[in-house]
Amino acid sequence: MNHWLMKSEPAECSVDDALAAPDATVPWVGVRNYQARNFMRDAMRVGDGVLFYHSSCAEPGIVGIARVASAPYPDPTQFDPKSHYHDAAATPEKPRWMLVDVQVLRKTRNLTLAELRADPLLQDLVLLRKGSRLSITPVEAHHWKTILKRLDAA
DNA sequence: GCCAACGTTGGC
DNA sequence: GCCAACGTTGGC
Repeated sequence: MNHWLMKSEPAECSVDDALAAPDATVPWVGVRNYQARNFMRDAMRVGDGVLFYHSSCAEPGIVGIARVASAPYPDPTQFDPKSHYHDAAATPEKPRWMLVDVQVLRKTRNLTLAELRADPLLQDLVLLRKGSRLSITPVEAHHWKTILKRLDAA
């Protein structure tokens, strides 16, 4: 099983928004970066662990534990001319953007970006790499373990 | 609002 | 295929 960290802007879809959805499950719409798309399309499997991360907000950090809840399928927003995520080059026959559903398993305290950075065991977490902007990053097993421990210890 | 660090686009 | 210009991300 693989592990992932997935960023969401709380103004768009917070962990509370996701929890309020049916089955606490939301389609991860709006990813428009090929590397992040490829993770969802090619590497994720149902049941993979996901760290739900809030970005572009006052206190960025990990705010929930989730799981990959579907196989990849086309992001419907790419076909919607009214959507902010519309992509004129995409057609249902030739979709460009794929996503998975993400199911929140539990909300956690906010394990902040500052705390992550300060943790000696998390120095090489992909999220923390210099210049890293990817909205979806892989999380190594030992990082996952450390983060779960930190989340429980508060 | 700033800006570093990337990613994408398009002319050549 | 190069690379300059431009756009985006996202913390601060």
